[in-house]
Amino acid sequence: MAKARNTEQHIIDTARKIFLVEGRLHATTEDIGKAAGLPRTSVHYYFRTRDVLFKRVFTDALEDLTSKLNSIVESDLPFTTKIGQYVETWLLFSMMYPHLDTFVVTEIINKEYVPVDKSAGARTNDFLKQIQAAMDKGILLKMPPVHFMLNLFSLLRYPSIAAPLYKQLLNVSDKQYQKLLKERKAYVLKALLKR
Amino acid sequence: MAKARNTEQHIIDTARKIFLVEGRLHATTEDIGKAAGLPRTSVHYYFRTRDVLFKRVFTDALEDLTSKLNSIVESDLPFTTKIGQYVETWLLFSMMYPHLDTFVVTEIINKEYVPVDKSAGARTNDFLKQIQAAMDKGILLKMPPVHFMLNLFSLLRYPSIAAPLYKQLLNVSDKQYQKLLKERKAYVLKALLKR
DNA sequence: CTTTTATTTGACATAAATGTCAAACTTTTA
DNA sequence: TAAAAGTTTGACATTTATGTCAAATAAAAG
Repeated sequence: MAKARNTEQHIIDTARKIFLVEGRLHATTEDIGKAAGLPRTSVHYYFRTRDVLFKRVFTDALEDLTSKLNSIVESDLPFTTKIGQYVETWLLFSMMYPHLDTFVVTEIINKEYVPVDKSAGARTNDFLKQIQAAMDKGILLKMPPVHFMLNLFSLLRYPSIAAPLYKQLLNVSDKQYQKLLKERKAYVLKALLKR
Repeated sequence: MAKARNTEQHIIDTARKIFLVEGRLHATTEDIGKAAGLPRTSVHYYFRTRDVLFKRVFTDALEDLTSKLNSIVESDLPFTTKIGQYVETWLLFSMMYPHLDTFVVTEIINKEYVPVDKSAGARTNDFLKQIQAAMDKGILLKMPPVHFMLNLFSLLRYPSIAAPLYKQLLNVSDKQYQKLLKERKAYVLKALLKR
């Protein structure tokens, strides 16, 4: 039974790598099995359907992310510190799972079930209010908070999503591009904060 | 034969809407046929394979975009005007074809043929030099030009790519979100230009 | 108007992916 | 150590998407 848990976890880990890191959202159970060194049927034994595994991987990742972010947003830190931590957490997560929101977008487009929790709307509004307050204090560039939010997430997410394209365009290796992504915190903040 | 051209064009238009506007990159020939009011086999009659149609739609769109952008980048306009036009063109295009680079990224990930022209690398370098020059003149926030470029494309592209997600999160209609996107020019520039 | 050419469409063949089952095998437990 | 429970895997059935073909129809050319 020890090995069983291992096999199950091993399949999840392999699937996570394929779905979220490599972005191969249409990988088959055959692909996943092969990558895990198992026959396709083992994947079905543990998860019955491809879809169960798929959703498991994504809900796990989303939960991991949102719990970390929520504790930052709900904290009493001064806004400048808070936004710094927020950016840092997102950047780390973006590098770990570059295709997380590609997945969410794809699911919404295809009208599938999306594991976005109910309170997301309320938390978004709360976040927008915090942004407005920071603007009133003169910490942030003045603009409608919605645009600030769009700018923030754009700067955080796009370079990870579009990594394959920019690696090719800039003709840099995987390692060099990862290095670029790590440097981004400073430049993301520079584009957002008042100076 | 007049009708033929019409049918062929009608299929392309329908496919473009499905692939690039709705982002349903895995729509089947059946889906496309149905949306065009035709049996699936008509799609095959005109394009033989799904793949031919798929590539046709994307190379057409990419060519349209790059030709417009190149004429702006290669022009002798002062940098501030140039970047303004560039942003405006991209924003329009992003709204027209929100999923254009999702496609390019997906193709690269799946190691498919990508219709990115050979000179893209050279033009990118030229663009980076122009950015450096503008920074030296004090027009732009100082940072490595690569990061400026990543910031620029992030701000331009992400809100269109992730539209389905933010429409849900902000609880706004399609029309309202389109209005937001149109307003973005000012806020994109605000995040990039020195002030 | 009739022959040639182009278009439309249903029927068929093939391929790819999924999911189920049961037999063989391993591990746990009583 | 024998029975029970859990695991692995190949074989089969089903579903979905693709692509081809040929008969029916429509349009163009002679």
